[in-house]
Amino acid sequence: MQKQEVTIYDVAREAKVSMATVSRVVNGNNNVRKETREKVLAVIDRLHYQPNAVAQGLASKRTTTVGLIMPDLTNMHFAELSKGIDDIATMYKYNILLSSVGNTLLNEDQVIQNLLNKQVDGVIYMSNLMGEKAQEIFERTNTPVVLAGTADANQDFPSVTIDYKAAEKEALGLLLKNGKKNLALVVGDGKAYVNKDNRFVAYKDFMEEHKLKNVHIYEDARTYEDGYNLFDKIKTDKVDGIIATRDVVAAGIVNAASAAGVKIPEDLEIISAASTNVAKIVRPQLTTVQQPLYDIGAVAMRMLTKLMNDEELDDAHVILPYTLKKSASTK
Amino acid sequence: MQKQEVTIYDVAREAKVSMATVSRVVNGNNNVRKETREKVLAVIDRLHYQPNAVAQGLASKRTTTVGLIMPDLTNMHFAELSKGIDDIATMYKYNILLSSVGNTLLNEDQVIQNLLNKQVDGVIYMSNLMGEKAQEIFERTNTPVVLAGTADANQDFPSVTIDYKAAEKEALGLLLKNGKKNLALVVGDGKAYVNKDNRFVAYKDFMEEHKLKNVHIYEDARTYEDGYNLFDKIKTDKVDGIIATRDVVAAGIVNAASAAGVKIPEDLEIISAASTNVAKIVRPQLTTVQQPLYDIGAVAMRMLTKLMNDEELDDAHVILPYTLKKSASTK
DNA sequence: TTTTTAGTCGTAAACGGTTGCAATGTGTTG
DNA sequence: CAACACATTGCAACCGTTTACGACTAAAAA
Repeated sequence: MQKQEVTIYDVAREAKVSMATVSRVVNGNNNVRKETREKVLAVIDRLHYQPNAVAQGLASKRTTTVGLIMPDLTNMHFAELSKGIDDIATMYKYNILLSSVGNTLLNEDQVIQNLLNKQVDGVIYMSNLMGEKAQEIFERTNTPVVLAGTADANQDFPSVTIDYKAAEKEALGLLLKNGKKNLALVVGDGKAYVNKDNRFVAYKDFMEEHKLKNVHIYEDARTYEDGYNLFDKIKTDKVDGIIATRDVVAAGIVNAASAAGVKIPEDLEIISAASTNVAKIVRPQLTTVQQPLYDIGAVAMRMLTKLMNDEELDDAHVILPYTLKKSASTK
Repeated sequence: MQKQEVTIYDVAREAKVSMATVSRVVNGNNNVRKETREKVLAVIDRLHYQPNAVAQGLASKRTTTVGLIMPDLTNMHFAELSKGIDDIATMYKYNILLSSVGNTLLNEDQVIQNLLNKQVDGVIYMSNLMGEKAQEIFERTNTPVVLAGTADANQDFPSVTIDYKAAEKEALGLLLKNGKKNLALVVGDGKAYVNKDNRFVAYKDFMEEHKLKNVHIYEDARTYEDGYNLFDKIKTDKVDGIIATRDVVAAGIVNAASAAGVKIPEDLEIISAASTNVAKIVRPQLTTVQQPLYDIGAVAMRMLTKLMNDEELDDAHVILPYTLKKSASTK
């Protein structure tokens, strides 16, 4: 990058005013006489002046940028969340600085530190599981953080979620009501907060409560292929009811079952705990827990704007409603 | 944001050296005696010093940030591209500043200008169609720009694409070879460069060449529902071979056709010009043009790193290979 | 007329770094 | 022992803004 073509100083000189006045005009400060303002604006226009946001950031200590920490861009779940975040961020004139940490969380802390070093005004965190170091960093900084679609065990940070346990139990209840007794849980990352501290708990509670003994939890099912390949084991285990956390995985199971001649929903019922358009593309269509992903993102970002503005939050742990949408993969 | 806790100045004082030396240590400059370096590092560690990237950016005129301009986060096509970009960016220690311009391109130019004001070191542009103002802005700045998965009509900017025309013709050829004569094109944005200057051209060429007269171009089909609803018209028009640019749209058509009792591929063949995992989830599975989306993104980003480093590009217009992957939606 | 007041504007000091250049010291060479 | 090269360090200018503070002016109040 070469030396900036035209600076506030050039504008000041051309307009025969001080930099301070130009700065005021640029920032819409109204302590400027109308004629002066117009004179300055004319020069700005003529010179194609554009303020250097980095210098503004240094001087004002605000970058109008928020950091977004997500595992994977190509996972529709996070993409939908991001869209909600992005729309609200745009509305409030913030830019988004992206950091994908992969599913591994490898050097997550460095990524976060890097983001903070760039002086983001706030952070939205939507990875599944916050590592210890990451948590330390967040606690040390005074940059506000909001969790979207996840939470930390201690509720130390503001968050936006749905009631994962209730959703899980409602879904299991539907399977049970339909006469299925050999119920299984298929998840991606077993250590993720939502799974470990919510779905697993709800599942085990439910099984105990209804005196069902055949517990089946399948972990590390992340992709369509994973789901497809998992079907063999599911069949061997004589599972007849499944909750899968990702709908691509559910789709894989459905297609594998169909290929094997297993009838859905007669012999096997499946509910997806997340819903993207995959759920309506696969045949039979999936019964899903509809999470308001876009809204989760939007609300989280809105909360962050308040925090960045030093406003109080009415409620630091927002829980949005979900719906169980019945379709052809259950009776 | 309050005043930064610990600055380079604090470190310098504690370590009894000048800021310049601390700066050298932080930046890995090796003109520093080993003992001095260690002394400084110890202080950095003790004080939890972290450099302020905004100040660094102002002083060094490099932000190690690249701007990414995309239409829609939730479109898998762009998500895949982004992933390639992100991985390479991470490898070269760049952060990504996101700007989604929506499908409308509404005030695209402001979005771009905003990105440039933030002093990004480079820009990856992957929107479908570059507006006039946007082009002006890119031409005025000396921030390098690379187009990923799109191009401008004049080839003014470096780009990474596939040979869209060839792909289109090969796909049409397959349909024709399979005995289909009433061929249609289903696209999202008819004004997008890839469609307007490539697919439409290739389609019309092909039709003329083979003396096929029933030209059918359906525009504005962007979603699964659009595809599903489009089927009526397709049926009325007696179309028997379709190329759809998005596979969610193709999936919609397939499902609507199946629901209407139309046999695929006997009565209707469909090829998707883009391939995400939707193509293998829908039944029958889609024959697709496999675009190396991840690679397009990765190569584009790699090119950008060269440009940001003032290196020459071997080839400013990279064309990557595609493959036509046959599956059950064609014979 | 004199004093307040409010509205405009400029001065200059930050913000937290980078970097060219000069200064210093140390070892090497003739 | 003088001269020189080189490694190490500090000095200070600079990057392009924001903003506290004070100066100035003109109108309003006394």
